[in-house]
Amino acid sequence: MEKQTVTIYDVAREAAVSMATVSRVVNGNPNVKPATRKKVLAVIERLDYRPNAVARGLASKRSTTVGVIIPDVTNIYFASLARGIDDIAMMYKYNIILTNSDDAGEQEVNVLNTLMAKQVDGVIFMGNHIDDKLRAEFKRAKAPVVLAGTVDPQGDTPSVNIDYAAAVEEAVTNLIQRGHKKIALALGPLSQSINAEYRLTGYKRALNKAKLPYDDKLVYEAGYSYDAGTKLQPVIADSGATAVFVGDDEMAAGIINASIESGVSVPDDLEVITSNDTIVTQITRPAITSITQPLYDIGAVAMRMLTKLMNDKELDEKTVTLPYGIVRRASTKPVE
Amino acid sequence: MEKQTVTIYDVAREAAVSMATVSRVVNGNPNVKPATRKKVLAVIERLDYRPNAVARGLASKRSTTVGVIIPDVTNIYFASLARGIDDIAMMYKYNIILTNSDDAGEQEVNVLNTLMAKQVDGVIFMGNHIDDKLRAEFKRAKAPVVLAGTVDPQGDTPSVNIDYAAAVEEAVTNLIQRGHKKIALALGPLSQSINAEYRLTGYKRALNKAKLPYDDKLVYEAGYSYDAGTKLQPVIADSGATAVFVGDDEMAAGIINASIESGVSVPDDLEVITSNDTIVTQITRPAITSITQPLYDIGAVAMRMLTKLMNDKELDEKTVTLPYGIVRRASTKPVE
DNA sequence: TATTTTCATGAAAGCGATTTCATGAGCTTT
DNA sequence: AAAGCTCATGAAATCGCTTTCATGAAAATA
Repeated sequence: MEKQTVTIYDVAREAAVSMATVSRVVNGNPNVKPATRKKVLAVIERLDYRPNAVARGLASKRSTTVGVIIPDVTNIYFASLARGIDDIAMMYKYNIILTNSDDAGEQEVNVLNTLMAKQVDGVIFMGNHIDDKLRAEFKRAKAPVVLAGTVDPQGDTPSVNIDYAAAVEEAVTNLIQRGHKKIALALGPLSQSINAEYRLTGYKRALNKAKLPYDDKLVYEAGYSYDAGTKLQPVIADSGATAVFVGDDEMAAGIINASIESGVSVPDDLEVITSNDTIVTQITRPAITSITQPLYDIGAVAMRMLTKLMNDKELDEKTVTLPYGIVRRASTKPVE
Repeated sequence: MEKQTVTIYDVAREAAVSMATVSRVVNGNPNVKPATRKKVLAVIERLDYRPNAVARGLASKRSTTVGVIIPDVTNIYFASLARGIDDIAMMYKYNIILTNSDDAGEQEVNVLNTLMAKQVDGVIFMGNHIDDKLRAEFKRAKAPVVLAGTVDPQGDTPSVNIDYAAAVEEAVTNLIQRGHKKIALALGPLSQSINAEYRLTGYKRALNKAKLPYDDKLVYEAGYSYDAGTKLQPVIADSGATAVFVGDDEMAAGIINASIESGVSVPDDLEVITSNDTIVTQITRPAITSITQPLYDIGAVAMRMLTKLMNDKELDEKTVTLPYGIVRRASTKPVE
């Protein structure tokens, strides 16, 4: 009862040509007489022949599939990148093998290895941190890897990002200009370089420029979630900070809602700026001022770069930095 | 400069056994003498051999890959299902080829076909509507298909869902019990059976039971987005409705924010209940009363069913209906 | 017209595994 | 000790395609 599959051999026989010719027709090779092409196409149509991509992959050593490693699909930030990746991949006829890594190093290595076993032609990696082990795997991989929305201070893996440090610096400077002296910084784990080496750096640079003292008691490490935000809020309130820069939109939403519920007015008592400009920033009241990032494009550009690498072309630039912006919403006061 | 790959043949030679034996070792076939197994494993380790999944797929006719068709990864509702799918898939050593369909029929058919060409062992389909063409493709596919969070009133494709009609009926009854006479219904496109045949049915049943008249002017068709909600709000306000059931959380958030900004109090002037209990329902103020669904589990159960089908096992039940609930938040008044 | 090129095509060798079948060695069983 | 089994193993076919190379025919050149 197994459904019969039509192979290239069947087509060749019916069309009275060789398999090679059928293969040429299927792959759009120009070296086929138009009459022959027509004949073959007719048979393909009649038999409803569909080339087997696995066999093709084995023979050609190209799977037209790329692996995408994502911390968690349900995270809007990364999902938005993934959408950009998939659209461009589809445009270039690639499929996406998507796997969640939960940002866990060991899992990331595993996943990368199974992707390589599946003979993906390339990999796009998203994550908050890259450790030595992972970096070594990237090197060892025989398929090219591109980082999307993901920094690696050490490695030389091609990547697409915004200038996180500069963005945070600008946002914090923005707060300083409105007179804030005690500005809290609410981040994800400091073990991740995106936090420890980029956001924190931008924060320090802004303070420095304004000759404000850096106080590590104002730097908070929490999770990337709404609940983490609500739990963190009282701590921030106690610190005496009058403004906070937050590394994740859901966390920022948690901070805002908890503030208001505990009688802390936003933006009057606490100004809030967040990082990712996801839909969450528009839903809260007050809506949240945010760094804006071209999320979709980060993914799209990363995939474009990957297609070049997969075709052994040179990259114009290995590290692409896309522009960011800052959009003011009601969680900060207008500039004076 | 192409990196050398180690094949099963290399391992066989180095270990002085046949390829068949190596294959047995790799696949955990018990018919191998322990000493031989050890010897082979040592060589595998030494050469860092990784089986080529493509070759394996061709020979065994199983790719250990399943296709997942999703309207849009950036939609939290579907992304949550996808997360459940991926976790279970990983547990069973399957990989996921994920593709966005934008809910577009033609695209869905295309995607399904390329998935079949890639020899996926099964497919999980998510979408808001299934038309005849798609249904026909499901039949034609030689790999099993399971629907997740997706209804097909006609087909007999295995599926995992909640009882949408009953859930809506309960939610609306809930509103009726608090005295509402004019209850609006804000849905996505009525061309989709989830709306036209399930949610609408539940709504009508509730009215019917309470002997309230059905007025199709109170049924609104919009998009699944925050902006669609803000645009719809004035229309709902004009209708004189004192409560609304909404088919999408972001839309509900838009309605709530727009209401409040235009001086309509929620829940005093307008009570709101929504459908998916995503994080959005907790972020708005007031937070939104919602139908609760085991999103992750819908995906997980669908994937579990698919693994059974892929191993030619019988399904206990073809249509799985998971329990739903209703969680009251501040967008509705307490029951009297 | 003779010679060289170009073009369209087919034969056949892989690609790297799995899997069937045959075989012989070592054990049981009578 | 003969016959029958079980178990571990290898040889070789196979999966469905791509790709190289050879070949003859047609077109271009001399």
